[in-house]
Amino acid sequence: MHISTKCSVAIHCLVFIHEYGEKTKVTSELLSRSTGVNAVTIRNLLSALKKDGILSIRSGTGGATLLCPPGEITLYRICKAIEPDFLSKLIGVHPQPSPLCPVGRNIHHVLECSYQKVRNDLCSSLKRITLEDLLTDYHGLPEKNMESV
Amino acid sequence: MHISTKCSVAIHCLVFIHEYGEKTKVTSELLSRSTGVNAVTIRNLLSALKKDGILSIRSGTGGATLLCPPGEITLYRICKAIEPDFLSKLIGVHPQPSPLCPVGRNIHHVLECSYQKVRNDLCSSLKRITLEDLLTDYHGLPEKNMESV
DNA sequence: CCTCATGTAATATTTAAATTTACAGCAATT
DNA sequence: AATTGCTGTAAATTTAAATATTACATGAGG
Repeated sequence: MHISTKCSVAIHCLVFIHEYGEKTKVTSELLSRSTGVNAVTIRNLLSALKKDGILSIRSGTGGATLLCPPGEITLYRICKAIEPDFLSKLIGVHPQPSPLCPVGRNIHHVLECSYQKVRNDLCSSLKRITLEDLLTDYHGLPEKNMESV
Repeated sequence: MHISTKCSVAIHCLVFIHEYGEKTKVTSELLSRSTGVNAVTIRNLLSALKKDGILSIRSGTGGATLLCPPGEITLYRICKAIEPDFLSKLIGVHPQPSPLCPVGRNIHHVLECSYQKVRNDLCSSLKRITLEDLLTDYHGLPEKNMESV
């Protein structure tokens, strides 16, 4: 299974934009420094979130703003926006079982039956958590003065 | 997120051993052909399952046998045996957020709060499915005559 | 029209996963 | 006790995926 770090980076960006997006012009360069992730990767990421309607980006001049109330932005939605088929990639399947063997012929189908249940459960789990929850956790922590980025 | 294909291969092996382990001497070489996965990888995999008490391997002479009733072998147990900290590796986190930025300083903690819930949910989900369920699905399928492997 | 951003393609680098090679150790068979 | 076929495991190589880099066209405000 595998959900990439992109999800974590996206959340980082969304929290940042929510907290500082009004006062500050949040550019990919700024987010790159805050996250420690390459600016091009940030742009691709924000671009995906934008396509899903989660945020808007002022192209040319720079800056990003949330378009949805944080309670409507679930982890599922974020993951889906970044990587549309992340759920099917969640659990890897060996690609070349032998077609001559009865187990080999049928294993993919057998695995899929159960894996589908796991995917559905994970899906529900990810839909239960929203950006709002994460912001609440964030606000509960001390030391949020910004020395720099 | 990421659960490796090893889990699928392990299940393939367990089904095979359950179905043919009595009649046939199931060697790593045989499982390698059936799965399409390298024999050394198979041995490492079976070795991990053995350490967890799921099966026994007749070293020297070859052959493997299940030690547990299939109903007690959950997907969780298999994943855990293969990769003990697969749950914490499930969702990747960007390794170098800026310590100068308030979001950067706190993001790991904030992510962990929510990710822990997701991990727990996935854990329950994986515990709900056993090898017995998979065997039932397998037996429901046609064409289980073994031409070869 | 100059400056600073975004959007995006192409290439290169890094990292992780799986395979290959190699060989020591074990157990049954002769 | 020597041979055979298999396991156990380490080390090196290969492959594949994720991420970063470079480069440049395009957009919008000063």
